[in-house]
Amino acid sequence: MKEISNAELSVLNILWQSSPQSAAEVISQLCQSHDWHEKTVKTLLNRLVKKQAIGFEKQGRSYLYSPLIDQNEYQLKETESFIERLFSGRIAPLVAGFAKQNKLSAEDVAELQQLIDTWQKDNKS
Amino acid sequence: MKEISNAELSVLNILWQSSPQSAAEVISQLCQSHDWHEKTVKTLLNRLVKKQAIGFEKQGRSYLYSPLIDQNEYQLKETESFIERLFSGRIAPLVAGFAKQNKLSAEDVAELQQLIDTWQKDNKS
DNA sequence: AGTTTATGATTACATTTGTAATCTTAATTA
DNA sequence: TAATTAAGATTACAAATGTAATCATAAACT
Repeated sequence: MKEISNAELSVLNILWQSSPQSAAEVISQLCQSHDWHEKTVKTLLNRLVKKQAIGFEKQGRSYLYSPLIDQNEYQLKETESFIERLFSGRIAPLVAGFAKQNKLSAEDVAELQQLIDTWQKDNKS
Repeated sequence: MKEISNAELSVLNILWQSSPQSAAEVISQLCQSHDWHEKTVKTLLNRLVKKQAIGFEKQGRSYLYSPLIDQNEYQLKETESFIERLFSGRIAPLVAGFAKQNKLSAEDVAELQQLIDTWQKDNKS
């Protein structure tokens, strides 16, 4: 799978939220968040199709697009490579930096605690 | 500050580990980890200088390079943007995915627990 | 039926990036 | 001193990326 660029990822995110969607639907959402021209979004849709990251079924004259790659898989792969590049593969320093800047919400903390508890249950010897 | 590319980041990482370093030193490290030509590394050093991400002082005939940007700042900025792009700004799902794949070490978990404890102490009302 | 319009396909074009090779020049060596 | 070498500077060049504009065509409207 070819790399997915940042701009392309925005499109993919829209389709992960809900699919299938027509180009028009994707466009209407993206032209608000980002300040993109309709043609730009179409280019991105095309490139994603070429990269086999999304697919489509014809719906009359237009297409309905859907993701072909799994969001969780993609997230995991990218996260690993990100953490490798910036933090030598260790995740705690990432969270630490985040925490230091008060970017952690109570909800985040609760979820993290939950994860840790589960991990400990599974890993107790 | 212009964006720093992946290849450039590898060079920066070397200099964050230890600085200042001569081009030769940087090259010798990078030509092992990555399979890069000497010239490639020089190009990257040059681009980083142009982007004002690193600086140098002349040391006789050659240069000694040092980072000009702070690693923690850079990590935080990139992490925020990464989490925004892939996880809509929430960090817990990132860690969750990581945990699910057994990418968490006992040390990671201990550090995360420590972070949480600190957070809770600071945030108890 | 002829014209406008909306859609996808193709083309465009500057910038960035990966990956070097060549040029210049000062230092070192024969 | 002439030739070689090693450093940095400049140039190269294809692929990816951001950001559209133009083209082709089928559908809808007049």
